[in-house]
Amino acid sequence: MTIREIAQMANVSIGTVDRVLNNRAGVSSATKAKIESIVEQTGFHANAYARNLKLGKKAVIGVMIPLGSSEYGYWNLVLDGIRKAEAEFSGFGLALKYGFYDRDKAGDFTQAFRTLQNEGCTAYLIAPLPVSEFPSAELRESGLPVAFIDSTIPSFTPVAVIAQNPFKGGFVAGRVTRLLSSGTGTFVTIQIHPDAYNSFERARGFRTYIMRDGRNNVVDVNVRSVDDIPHVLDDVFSSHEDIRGIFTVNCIINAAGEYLVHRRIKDKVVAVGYDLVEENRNALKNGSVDAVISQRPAFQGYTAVSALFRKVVQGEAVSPAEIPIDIYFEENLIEGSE
Amino acid sequence: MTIREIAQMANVSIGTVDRVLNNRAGVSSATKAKIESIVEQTGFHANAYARNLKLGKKAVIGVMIPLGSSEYGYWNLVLDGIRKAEAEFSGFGLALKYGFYDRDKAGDFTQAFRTLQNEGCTAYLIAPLPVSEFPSAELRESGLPVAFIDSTIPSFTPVAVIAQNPFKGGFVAGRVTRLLSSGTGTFVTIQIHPDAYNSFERARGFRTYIMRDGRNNVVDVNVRSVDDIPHVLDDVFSSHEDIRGIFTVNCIINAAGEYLVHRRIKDKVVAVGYDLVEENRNALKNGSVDAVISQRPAFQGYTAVSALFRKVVQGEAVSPAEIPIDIYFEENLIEGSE
DNA sequence: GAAAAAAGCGTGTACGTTAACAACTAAAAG
DNA sequence: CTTTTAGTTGTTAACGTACACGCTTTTTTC
Repeated sequence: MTIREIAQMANVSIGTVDRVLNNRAGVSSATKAKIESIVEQTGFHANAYARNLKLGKKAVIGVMIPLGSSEYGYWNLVLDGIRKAEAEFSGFGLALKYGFYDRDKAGDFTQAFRTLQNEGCTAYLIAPLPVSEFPSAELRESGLPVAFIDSTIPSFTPVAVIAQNPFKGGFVAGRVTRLLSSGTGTFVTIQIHPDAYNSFERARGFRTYIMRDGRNNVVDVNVRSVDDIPHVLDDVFSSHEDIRGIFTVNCIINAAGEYLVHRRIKDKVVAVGYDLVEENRNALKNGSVDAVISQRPAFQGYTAVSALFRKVVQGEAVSPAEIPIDIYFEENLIEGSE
Repeated sequence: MTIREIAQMANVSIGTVDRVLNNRAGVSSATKAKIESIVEQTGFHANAYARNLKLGKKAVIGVMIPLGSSEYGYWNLVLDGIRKAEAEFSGFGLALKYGFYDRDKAGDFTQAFRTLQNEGCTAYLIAPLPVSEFPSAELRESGLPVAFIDSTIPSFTPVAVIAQNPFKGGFVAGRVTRLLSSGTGTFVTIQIHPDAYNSFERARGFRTYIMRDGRNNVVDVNVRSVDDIPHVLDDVFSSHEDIRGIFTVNCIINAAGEYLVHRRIKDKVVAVGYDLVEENRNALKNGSVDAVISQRPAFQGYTAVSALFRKVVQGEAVSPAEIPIDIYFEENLIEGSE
């Protein structure tokens, strides 16, 4: 089926059919109804190749990703998904420009973003960043579509947010931790970006589950980097005798697991964390970590790019994607999964 | 970048560039090298819209899906994913033809498949069926690409298999069941298509996990339909006093959970099953089922169609997709997830 | 050394759609 | 009744690629 065939059936020219299909003015209501009924009957769908060839729309998506040292592993997984989408849709008019930054260095995001802005982007995909550095007003005025991955910015409405519900994730982590631990006692949360919305919400979800029957206790601690974990945990263990489990709101659980093994208390303390980076995969295999909550980082990256691409090039509406909460034990690890 | 621009840079015509790009003969090695280096440098990728418009390849995928009563819920989820892919790729030359059958009725598959064969399919997507009805030789001779979803046929090599590892799935189910249950004792597996490879392997995985420390026992039972569950379980409970958990290799766990609630022993017996159909979602919410292993049915359907489509229309190689094993408790249910 | 064959390269058309432009009709204005 | 205007509809040139066809130049053959 082509518009030429539709035109023949309706005894009109392809120009008229085109006007009807694209809702352009200048067609009598009788002709319009006739064409519409033929389209309906035949189930005609415009050839998307011809349409896009003619329209020739291009999308240049500026991707802002934190690749600071402590987050390298996780965001590389996201990047895998982004690159997969890039490979799939280049040739269909998609080009990606990248800006990398360290969200622990003040001004780093801003600088990388300025560079990216000279690349002629028609949309942006933005990962977590220091809230104060986000150029809300500027982006709003530009009118360019912006999608967030794994983050939100108060008072800014993006075209899409690709993220997992962090409270639910922490809640599930609490559930799994209690399943794996024996008896009641004290549970520890470890945060590394305590100001970040995700961190805070995950810890809150965990706390909510653990404390809901009133027989357990939760202690929250912060670390500045992975290296802090041993002495921070030394402190916690010396002031609490009944520690049953440790939950880290991001991927550093393997360091905590290693600590437990080293102190020879792994059999008494459950270790649950976030994000199936390589270190955590290994830690699950050797038993120093018991469970990891995952949020399908590559899937998030792929989904985000694919949603923005369709929005910009194909004008499709973007439906919000809530990312499922995956639970990994040693037994359901799959090579290549996250 | 277009082949016209490449041609200008190389001082040749677009015909010559085209010959190089498509590895056709009739180009001197000097010219070929020149063009290839320009393509390399500029990172040129042929416009996929123009290419596909010209080639005009169409794919008609015949989809064989069991919609027998007992499987209705699960395969409708798969169908959701298939329909999503259909919507996305119609317009890009994809058409789907459907054949529905009941795999418990002998000959039903064969009849539905014969009908489908008159629709001019250029590829087939085939779900589990009675092995004896599979026309191996005929499909092999036709040379048409065939993909399996959730199943395999011995001695037939398809272009793609979209499936979860059933042994690992059962193994994880065992892990979760033991986590949720207290003490040692007897665990029950319930199978409904015991001859099916998936059923058998899931039960084997479950058994392997449960029995690996030698302190537990596993009893395997078969049912012909959901309605059999009450009296089959009556039998099992009357002959075993120490039952700690029930595992169904497919979606009927909600019926077992209901039985346990009705007999007022739900607090003593854990119920774990497969596939997050609507009934199981509700059972998780009301506590009659404790955990469900999922295999992302819609994702499988989408992936299968998308892989076959790319194979047929775009000539891409299909990489095997192992489907992750998802674990759902009440706490990580998400509306719309599976 | 002329004829035949092969190699190398350019030209033009088609794929289905969009949108600018042209053309034609009927109603309104003078 | 002519002119203007608005309302419809038809025509056509792109978009970038693939491939059949034709032309020119070089190489082979007897």
